Amino acid sequence: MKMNTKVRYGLRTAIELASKKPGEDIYQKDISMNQEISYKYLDQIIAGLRSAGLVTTVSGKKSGYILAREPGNISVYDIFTAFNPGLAVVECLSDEVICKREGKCAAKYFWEELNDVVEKHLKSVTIKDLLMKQVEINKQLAE
Amino acid sequence: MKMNTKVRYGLRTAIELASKKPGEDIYQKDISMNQEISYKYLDQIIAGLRSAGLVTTVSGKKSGYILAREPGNISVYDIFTAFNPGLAVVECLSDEVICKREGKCAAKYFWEELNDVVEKHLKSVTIKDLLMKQVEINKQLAE
DNA sequence: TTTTTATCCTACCATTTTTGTAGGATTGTT
DNA sequence: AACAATCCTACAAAAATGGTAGGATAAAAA
Repeated sequence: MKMNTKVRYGLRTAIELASKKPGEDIYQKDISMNQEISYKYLDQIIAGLRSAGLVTTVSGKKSGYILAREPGNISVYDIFTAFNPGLAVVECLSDEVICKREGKCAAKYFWEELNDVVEKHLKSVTIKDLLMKQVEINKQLAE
Repeated sequence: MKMNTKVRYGLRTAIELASKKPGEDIYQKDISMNQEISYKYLDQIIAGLRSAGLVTTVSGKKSGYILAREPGNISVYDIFTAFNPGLAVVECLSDEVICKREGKCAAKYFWEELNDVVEKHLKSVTIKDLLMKQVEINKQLAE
């Protein structure tokens, strides 16, 4: 019942990118340093965000990354699904899986409810929310 | 972000035990058959429930298992913690772990909230609730 | 046009976790 | 003493996790 590092790092990466002001350059190198994530591993994190359409990039020298949508329009659920095929707190909730006990299992109903609760919460918080929280934290630290 | 089989099987085992009427015998063999869980693996499932104080047993011939508390007084969270050291949707929420980013990480606040949401839901549902659901399902199937 | 510096791509792999199996020891009833 | 149940611990295959490695490609700058 744990989030993997890709989702965790992906979330932190998204928050950092959201903090980028227009015209300001943030390179993979910077994110790697600030977030203390291995430069090479970050390759895969960003690739995940990119193929989910959350980040757009420009190649070449003097390029960098940028969020593809407004931070307020990217939920944590978006980040999650960038690194997971879908949310399923137990196997039998996945589309591909068919459980023999389907339809006669009270436990499944519980897991469905839990899945909904988690999904709803992941969808209810955006990168904008978390950036605001981060700004607040930074302010406190500066005092 | 998945529940492991021990928790899942443990939950189903608890529901089955809750369905036991006073004086009625349910053996490991029965649970194994009804729940389609390997008899030997069930050893470990029951051991977990036992060491968490959720199930009491009597050894020897003609013995069997029984819930240690009223089904209404056992939550899914109790089952969960029988098989996990504690609920922590990310590493840095565990007591032992100290993260260098502690106190300056907005992401952590999100994970704390999610952790609370999940914990609250696990605590809000009891074995009694799920047994009632199961009885309802069985009724529907009988029609 | 060559160099530099950034992103992009994909293969591999060590470690850990998961999901069991196996074999027998122990206990209490018959 | 035999039997039928629970109890205990070691082992192991398979899958998932958390990376590392090495270079290919793209565009700006020299």
